[in-house]
Amino acid sequence: MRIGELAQQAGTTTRTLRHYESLGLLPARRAGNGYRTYDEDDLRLLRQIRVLQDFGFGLEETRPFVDCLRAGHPAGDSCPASLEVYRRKLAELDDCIGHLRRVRAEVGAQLARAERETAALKAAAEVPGGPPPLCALAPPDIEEELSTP
Amino acid sequence: MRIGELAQQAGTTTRTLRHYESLGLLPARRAGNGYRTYDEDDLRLLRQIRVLQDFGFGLEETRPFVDCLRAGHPAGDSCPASLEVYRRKLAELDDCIGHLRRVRAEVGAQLARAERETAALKAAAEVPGGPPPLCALAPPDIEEELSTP
DNA sequence: GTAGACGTTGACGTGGACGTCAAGGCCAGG
DNA sequence: CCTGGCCTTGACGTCCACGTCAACGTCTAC
Repeated sequence: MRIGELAQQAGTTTRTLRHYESLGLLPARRAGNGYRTYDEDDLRLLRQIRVLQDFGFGLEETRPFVDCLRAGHPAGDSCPASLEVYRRKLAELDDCIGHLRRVRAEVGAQLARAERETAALKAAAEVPGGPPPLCALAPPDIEEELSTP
Repeated sequence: MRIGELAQQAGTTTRTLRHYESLGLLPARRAGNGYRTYDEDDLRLLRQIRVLQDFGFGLEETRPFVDCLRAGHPAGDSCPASLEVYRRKLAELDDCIGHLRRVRAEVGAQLARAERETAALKAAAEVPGGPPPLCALAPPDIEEELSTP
């Protein structure tokens, strides 16, 4: 199959495939006319790359998986190097999640504080002579409205 | 104060300050010789920016806070625009954390599966004639070791 | 033979927050 | 006067995974 078809099969673009080839990640055979030629194995490699990409792996991090598949192993993660990448990624994810949670807590606290202070300032500004009575004019009119239909 | 001193006070670099100025985020007065001149208020603005940066805010997201401070408000988050940025950031953080947690779970599951399969393959490869007996030779020697000191 | 759909290489653009030169001006101390 | 340390502007480099455009070759169908 040619580059366009492979791209379509994998839900990506030809530019991406050429990019992978430029990195030596997914080299292609060439037909007589210079066109890149791929087979089903390449599709599997590519799918492996895409799955890891969706997980947020960098392209270099997918290399052990690709190499593992090309070495004939049944899965990209059948090799120790791939497992190491998994573990490193888990650690990274934990760090990142922890960091974001701390930030989230801090930002949430700041928002709550700022909202309190804003409310306090508003109240102080709007009420130099005590709070205005609720429904200052409405109640006397209620009977009218209810009794005049 | 000049740019180098401000940078030092805020724990950043002169390049960063010039960058902020190029964005109109932290403009500077100029001395007669063309040198940038800052005061304590600028330091406060800069500290506000840095805090938000540490939270992962983009520079444009810090602008409402800076504008708010420059407008004379006591805090950068005393203005509605700043509160909106807080809220948007909280939503973003929640999305991001949720995403990362899902990815973490998936990667964790993949690692566990791959480790099981690797172990299974090893076992199958190493034991073509059944599992080796545990402590095949050790037990007979125990009495010797215990009785010969 | 020509239009159109594919393919090729090469090279620059994107976004974000700066880093890192380069070439030169300003000012204090010795 | 000269050195050294600060400052100036301008411009290119970084990282990453491609997007986008240009200019051109190849193959098929009409």
